[in-house]
Amino acid sequence: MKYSRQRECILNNLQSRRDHPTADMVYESVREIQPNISLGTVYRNLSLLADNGQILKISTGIGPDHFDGFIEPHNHFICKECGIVIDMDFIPNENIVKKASENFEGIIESYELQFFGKCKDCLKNNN
Amino acid sequence: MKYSRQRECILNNLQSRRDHPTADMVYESVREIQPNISLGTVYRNLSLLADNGQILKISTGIGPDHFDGFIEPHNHFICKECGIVIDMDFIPNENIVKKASENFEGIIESYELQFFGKCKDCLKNNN
DNA sequence: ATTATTGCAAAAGTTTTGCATGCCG
DNA sequence: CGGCATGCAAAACTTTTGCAATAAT
Repeated sequence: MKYSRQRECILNNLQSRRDHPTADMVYESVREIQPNISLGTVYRNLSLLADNGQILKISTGIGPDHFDGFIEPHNHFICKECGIVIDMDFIPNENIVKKASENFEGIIESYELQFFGKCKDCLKNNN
Repeated sequence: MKYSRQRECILNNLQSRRDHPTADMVYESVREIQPNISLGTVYRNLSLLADNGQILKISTGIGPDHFDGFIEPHNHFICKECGIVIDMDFIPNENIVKKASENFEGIIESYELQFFGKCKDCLKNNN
């Protein structure tokens, strides 16, 4: 893979923040440094970086995909009301991939654990 | 919620199969019984049924959402190559929701555990 | 009679893609 | 120079929505 200024900038952006931006949010952010970058390029590079394992793609089922530059093992909470993605520090004790692989014909490379419910802010706003 | 012939037919369809069809696949299937049903109605009812907890909505990150009429606790494998969704009988021993809730401000209502990798068929085709 | 639900079609929203141009090695 | 990456814009795809008509209670 050939170096590109744009890709580096996108990766830097994701690694320097701890929220979980959508492609469009990354685009708006990176545009402050590379004003001519296009949304298509952002999508292309987010795909490449996710395929490489340098970032995570998070499909929440609520609106567009989110992305995460923090790739140490962790899980996510997704608010069903506002769609925000929040890091969870809880990690299962069991070796989940190993156990799940036991009766499975195919190769399990990774897993994702997502929690759903209502976030602190939405709970507050409902009262 | 008022009864509707269309909604009943959609739910019946999902409960009588053990694959994980997309909205469009449900539409094609239900159309054999209700030829005049529209895709919009299928989407509307899949949403309603998922909000009710009568079916599951599965967002895989590969193409459109899938739906599942089998709602007993279980998890899913998703093939990164072909996107197929496969039931996994493995279920974690721990009370995951309880443990994850311990240090979390907000309400966790459910969780979803997804495995990613390559399915049997795609492994075969790669050789 | 009242209100939820439908079919249809258009719109919205997200993501991908074709192509000429530019940049990296 | 050769080929991957880009910017732009159009297209593809999935999902939602407005509205008049229909069906359920």
